[in-house]
Amino acid sequence: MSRYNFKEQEGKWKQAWDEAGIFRADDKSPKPKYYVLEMFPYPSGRLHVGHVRNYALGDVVARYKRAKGFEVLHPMGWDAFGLPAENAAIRHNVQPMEWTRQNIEYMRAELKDIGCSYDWDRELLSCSPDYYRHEQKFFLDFLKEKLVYRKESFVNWDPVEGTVLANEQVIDGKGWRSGAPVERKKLNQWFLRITRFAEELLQGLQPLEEWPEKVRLMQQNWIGKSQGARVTFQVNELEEKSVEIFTTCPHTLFGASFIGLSADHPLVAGLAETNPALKTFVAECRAMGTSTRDLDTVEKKGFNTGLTVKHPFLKDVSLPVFVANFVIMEYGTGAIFGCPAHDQRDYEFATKYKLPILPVVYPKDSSPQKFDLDGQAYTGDGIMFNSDFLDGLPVDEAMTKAIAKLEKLELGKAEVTFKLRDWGVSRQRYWGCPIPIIHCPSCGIVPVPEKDLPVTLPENLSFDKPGNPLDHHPRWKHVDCPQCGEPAERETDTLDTFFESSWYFLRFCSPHSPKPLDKALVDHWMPVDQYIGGIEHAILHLLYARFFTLALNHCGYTDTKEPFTRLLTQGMVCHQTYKDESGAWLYPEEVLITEEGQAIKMNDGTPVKIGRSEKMSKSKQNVIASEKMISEYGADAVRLFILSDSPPDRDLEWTASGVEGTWRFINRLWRLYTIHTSLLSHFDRTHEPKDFDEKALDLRRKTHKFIRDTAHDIDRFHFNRYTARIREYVNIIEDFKVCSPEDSWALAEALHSLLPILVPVVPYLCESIHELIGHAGFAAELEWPIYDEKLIQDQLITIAIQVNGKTRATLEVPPSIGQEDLKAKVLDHPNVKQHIDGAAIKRFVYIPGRIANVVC
RNA sequence: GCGGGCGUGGUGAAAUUGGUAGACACGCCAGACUUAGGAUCUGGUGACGUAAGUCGUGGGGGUUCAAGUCCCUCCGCCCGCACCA
Repeated sequence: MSRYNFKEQEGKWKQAWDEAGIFRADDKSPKPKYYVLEMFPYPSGRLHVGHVRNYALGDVVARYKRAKGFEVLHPMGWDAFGLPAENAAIRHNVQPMEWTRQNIEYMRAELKDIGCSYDWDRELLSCSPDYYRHEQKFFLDFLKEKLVYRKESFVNWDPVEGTVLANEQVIDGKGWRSGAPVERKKLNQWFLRITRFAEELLQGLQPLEEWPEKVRLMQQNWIGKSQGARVTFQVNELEEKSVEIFTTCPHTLFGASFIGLSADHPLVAGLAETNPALKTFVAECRAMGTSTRDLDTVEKKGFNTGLTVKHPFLKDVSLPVFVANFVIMEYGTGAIFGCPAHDQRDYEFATKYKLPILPVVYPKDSSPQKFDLDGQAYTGDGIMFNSDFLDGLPVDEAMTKAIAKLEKLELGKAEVTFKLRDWGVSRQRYWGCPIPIIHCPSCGIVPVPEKDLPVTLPENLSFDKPGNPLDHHPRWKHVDCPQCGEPAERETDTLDTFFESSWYFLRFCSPHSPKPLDKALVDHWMPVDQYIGGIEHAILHLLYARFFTLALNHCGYTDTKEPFTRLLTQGMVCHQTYKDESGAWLYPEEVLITEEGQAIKMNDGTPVKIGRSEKMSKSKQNVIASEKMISEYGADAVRLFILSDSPPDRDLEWTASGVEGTWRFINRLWRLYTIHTSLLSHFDRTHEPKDFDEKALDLRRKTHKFIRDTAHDIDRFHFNRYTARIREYVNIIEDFKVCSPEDSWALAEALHSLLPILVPVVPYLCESIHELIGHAGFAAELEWPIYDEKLIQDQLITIAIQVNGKTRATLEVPPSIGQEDLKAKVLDHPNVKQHIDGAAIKRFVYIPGRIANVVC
């Protein structure tokens, strides 16, 4: 028997699909639409099996929905702006555009090899002016709507290179190339007012029932709505000055022992001018970098400014004002009041600086006399004490009453605050979308007139100087002011690359429109019915994309408010890591496993240390290039393995032996259809025989259940069960012996039904089989079979019989059996009798169709 | 630090969502056919036990007729944290 020649077959069908254009989405199709989208890739160079996983998952859905009668939109593009291209430019002296283009050429070919059913006519490239001109238009629209504004904010500054660093370029507080300690530097930057939609973004999560619960939770926590109060504290030493704080615990004001200001608080700047020690402390706070992780893990420190403030409720009490390194300017008002007894950070701070710790809430099951903090803050619910007019009240009532009092005194009011911060979009880099703004010495900030869009990036720059090449370019930034005509300068910052990925799913609906979005088409295809991508995007990308959709809705571009109806977040692909004797990472192909299970280096035989399996990453060299796998086993085998081994939302462990197993299965399938070629080419589904024997009927029941259950599995993303079911069913077909014409018909029905169900996983093989059995057209266009309800009904079902919760027997019974009949049968069963051992029966539980339990 | 998640045989996992734990594979063991294949076919394979049986879903506790699934607690691992995408 000849083996399946995947190389020849896959090449052939790939080309045939392309030429026939069968995966093009028709805007005018009468069929119901279905939009399935995988997160578009960054063109990093080569496709690895992690990519393949993402795209194979999407392709199963796309092909399945096509078979189910939907007009499927399944597009692909390139998220092409970003730091790696700029790094490549610096390191290898290539232009970012050129580097990106080459990578895309290569990866597009690899994507086509996988056999994904994309509509390539809609391919888009985010670094092309044809794409980014539209987001420049959006930027100007947002500016008009006051969704864009400018403010000062901090960046990571490398003082040696004179460059702004991304967080990932800061390692242990030092610049990745220079090794110099990173400073926080204030720059004027552009922000998107995402906070205007904070409430809508939060409420919008509610109906997204087809998103993973954990993603909704993460987004909800990120938006971080909290109810509390804004409180004003009068400063004793400075006339007219006060400090405004935000708190979620206004009821604990009687336990206040200090005020904490952010180092970036406006009040602090003034004080630092005349206080060198404070100035040093502020500088120390700013040396921490901009990441919240650093802020949270740093040792809590403060600086006593010497100022004090009046307690709003207690005339004789004053509180000291500290600058505290754990208070950030971006949240609330940049100032807090410290209540050490009921906040752990404040507790640590108060202990360190010997400040009073007065508890004001005791747990319900304790009492003011008995309650003891016991070395840590108490953050639970409870009853107020030590709190004057709040004494004896539960926390929630105390909160309302405290706020009412503050309002009466005109020292505060109820307030809702979000943790969500506005989105800083300025990047001091070359390889991003230019911000369409001109800075004029006399007119100030002037938007680029729409007729002058796009503002394109200059090409052929030099990357030998650190910093933003747009800044050093001899001509690019020098333009005349569109308002007064005098010499002016372009904005040299570019947009955050999250900008491109925030609306590409909308552009796919009308990729060739001269307008940014063709509203009719966008409203036709949107929302995305199924979105698929990595869990690492759970917060930022998805939140920005949701925000952008709301913002564009606000500007009249679309009626859509929530872009993604259903979301699947896939786990990572992992692989073992290898190190040689010197501790250097090795690629898997450099390692040989001997028969004794020893790992040695391929070229010199020295021992290799096998590390644990980790997420595939270039730095650890444990990446498996998809190209190698596909050329060795074929795309179908790789797809089948990737889908079989783990459920999509879990991490996947890549093993070579697994792919070999799926390759063997591909051959088994091919052989199965080769044997029955003539049976299938003469099969007529409409000429159903009248009578089947029990064996054939059994096969038919299994066939129809198979049709139903595989669809159910795909609907629920249980792709590993879907493939397991295929193998189980193929085992059944292979064991089936044909003894009559009716048997033949049942077998043909089985094989015939199986083929369209195989298409989503192994699309190439299916085309080959489809051709083999002499059918016209493409297997990719076959419809999902329809199952017969009558054949799904079981004649007998198996009931597990337990005695005291332990399974002791099973019984075959008709589904309709009543409890009393079943009970009689159960009690008559020898195993059951033995385990009851004459004891009195206390209870008999029967869950129809599932289980019976005798309790004695 | 904060937020989210995961933990089941030698391995990847399944379990109708509270109802027969280990489907389907990988690997391994035994055999058949071959003896050119990265094969193919048959049987076995959670642990302990000759067996009846007992134990078993990271550890401990709880709810229930019934717990991998729900609750509490501890341990381990992973992801995100706003300039990586």
